[in-house]
Amino acid sequence: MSQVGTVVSVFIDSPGLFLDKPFDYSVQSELAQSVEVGQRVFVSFGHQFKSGVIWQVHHKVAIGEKVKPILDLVDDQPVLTPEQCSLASWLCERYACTMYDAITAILPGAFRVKGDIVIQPVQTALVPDDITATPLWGSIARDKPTERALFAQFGKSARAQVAAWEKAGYLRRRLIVKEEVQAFEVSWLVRQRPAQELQAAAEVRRKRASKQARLLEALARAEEIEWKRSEFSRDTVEALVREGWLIEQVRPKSRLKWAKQKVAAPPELTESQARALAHIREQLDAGTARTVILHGVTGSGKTEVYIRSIEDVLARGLSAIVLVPEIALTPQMVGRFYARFGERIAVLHSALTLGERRDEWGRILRGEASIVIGARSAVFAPVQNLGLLIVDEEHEPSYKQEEAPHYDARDVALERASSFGALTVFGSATPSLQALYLAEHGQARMVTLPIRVNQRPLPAVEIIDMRDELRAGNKSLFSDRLADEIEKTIALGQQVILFLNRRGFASSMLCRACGEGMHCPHCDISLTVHRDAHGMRLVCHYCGYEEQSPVECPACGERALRSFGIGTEQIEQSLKETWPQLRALRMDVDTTRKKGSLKHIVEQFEQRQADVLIGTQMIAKGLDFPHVRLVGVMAADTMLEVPDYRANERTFQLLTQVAGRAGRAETDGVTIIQTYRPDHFAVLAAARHDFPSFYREERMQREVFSYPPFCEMAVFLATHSDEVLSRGAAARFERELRRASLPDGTVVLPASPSGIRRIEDKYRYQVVLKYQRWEDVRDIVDPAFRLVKQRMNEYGGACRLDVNAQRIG
DNA sequence: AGCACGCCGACT
DNA sequence: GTCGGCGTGCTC
Repeated sequence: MSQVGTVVSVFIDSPGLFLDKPFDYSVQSELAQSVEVGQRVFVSFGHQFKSGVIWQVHHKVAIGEKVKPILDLVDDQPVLTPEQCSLASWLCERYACTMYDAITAILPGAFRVKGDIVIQPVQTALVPDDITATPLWGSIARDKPTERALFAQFGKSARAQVAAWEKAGYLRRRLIVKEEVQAFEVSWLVRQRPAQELQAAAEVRRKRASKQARLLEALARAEEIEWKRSEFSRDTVEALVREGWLIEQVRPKSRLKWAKQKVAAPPELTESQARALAHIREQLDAGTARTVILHGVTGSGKTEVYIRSIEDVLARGLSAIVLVPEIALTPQMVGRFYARFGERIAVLHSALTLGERRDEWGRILRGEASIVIGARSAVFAPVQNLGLLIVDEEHEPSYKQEEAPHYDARDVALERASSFGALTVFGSATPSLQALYLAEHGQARMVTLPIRVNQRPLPAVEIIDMRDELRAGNKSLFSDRLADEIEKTIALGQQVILFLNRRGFASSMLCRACGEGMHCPHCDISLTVHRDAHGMRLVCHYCGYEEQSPVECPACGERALRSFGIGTEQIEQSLKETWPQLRALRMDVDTTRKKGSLKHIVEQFEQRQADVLIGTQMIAKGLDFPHVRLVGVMAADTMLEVPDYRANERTFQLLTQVAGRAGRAETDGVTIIQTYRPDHFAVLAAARHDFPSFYREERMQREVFSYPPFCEMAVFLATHSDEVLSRGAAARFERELRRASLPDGTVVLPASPSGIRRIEDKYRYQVVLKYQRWEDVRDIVDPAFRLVKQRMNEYGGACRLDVNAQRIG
């Protein structure tokens, strides 16, 4: 016989494929009215206690025999909205991930809860003396320790003892649920009687109770004030509360501090901005999910169009999410939105502390912030009535998450837009082929901003053939033209940016006697040469391995080691040797690793404390330096050589962006591209600002070789320290796919070593699958993946599946 | 995953 | 005879 009551389905916070399903728990009748989908709970699970998220609530249903009761509700309000819960289900299907992966991606880590089990003696129990004499019991009676602490001290054997004593009724185990980060709350004092009465009461008290008088006056002026403990003591407040003048209210607040900023007046729109905005308004009016591609050349004022669109959306009582690449989340960029919208914006990015992130999440959930600005994961923000999603720099690869659940924020944006009937705007100076493909197929509308706000033309771009330089006897890193322009720019009192997409001093070190290269002992990759005060170091960019560069070749003993391939450090050195008077800054991963150093470099350059900024792709994104006249691309070839089907697209995008850094204000800019392949179409098109011809050529190549957007790819990757097992797992996955009947036009490429066959002593084998529609192959691929993954986990290896992969490892 | 249960070797 | 090794199986 079973009882009738409330049952909740819960997803347990635990990875592992076997737990990727909901478990049912009963709810005590006193809690039955409080449980809601999206709330966190604590439950007993197996022999452990675990947190989880309520996925479904069933009232008045039969409670099965095995069903245990929930132990505790962590929140009184859900932390996930119903829409976010269905978004999690969508993520599971779209990216073949577990619900645990999906929830972890959506809910910030700041919402982790942990349960501590405290062991307490039962006071009324008669415990035998031989037990009370043991050190274990002594510790329990004295310290009331957590189970964790007890087992740490007395070892695992204490576990069985504690279990036995609990059974005998000598002690009790109690669960204390603790959140890793608490919501931040402040008290407000709220006026309860008319202002005049408070003013009058203040007069009476002025002499004898001046503190009370001051508080009454403050509340006569304002309906409510935040209670700063330094200003008014507890006694003062409580006395007035007792008399009914005011009440105290505890409210959540964000600990994120804003730099005070003036609210800016909106600038006048240019004609093309106004036209673009009109198009967006038209789409907003449609009220159904729409997509707009906003193609604006660098400096055309896309941000202002975003801001105006957001104003429109807010006026309709809806909210907006703005995604930007992490690197662009500079104080300047956020400041611009803050200046227009004030505290209606919430910011989510990696530099926030856990507490700040949690508070911002709360402000969004409560509807206090209706504009969210953030990096990739902000696409999951708990916005309730979404009207607009903006993905700025839509072509950026950082919108794809490389770890499970391997989601693409652009896909997620479209999915959320469709459930809210919202508008998605993909903005870029160099839209991705994917975006253009959407427009071509009528799934998106193309809106163009063809002219820069300052009316200046795009910078003139010159291509320098470095082979000619060598023939003419110039062996330096700087072509004659670039050297001339550097000198000219400095003479004009302006600044130079030198771009090279490779950090370090040199990309490899070889022995010229025997031809042996220096390789990482843990990875199948050559070591990158770095140079610092201690001399040459060899560094692995994949695992972090480092060694001092040897003097003699370890293979043949000759003193013939030489570095090949230039990096940013070498540019810096060469620049200093050629023009010792120039002040140069270098901006790459190595110089910006410390918190705040990126900002510091940007500010130094902005304030013209340096003449030249040398940098990797980091300098190409979202940074605006008004005094830069010259941009030099040191070697366009480094980007073309990357073995990636999107190398051309990346090259075109980076060249276009970096060229756009020149001549933003005072003077016409100059961009010089040095290359050994001056006739490559991506280089030529970027130099001519000829977007259509690049797109035509690249589109054709993708179609011929069957690459996205003409298909989608899923990449399976197995890793194991044993090469045989790694290869075996990939082969097994391949076999599973071949055995099934995949739709026509689906291609399974043979299992093969990944681009880098070994990283951190783990061998990597992959299987690439090309298909038309994921939903047509999912039911074959997903079970095959789970099968192989589970097997591989048992052997101590790992497997991952990247659905809609943006690159092949 | 993480824990308990269960069935075999080296010890007081 | 017992302590503890890690194979196997389950978690509402």
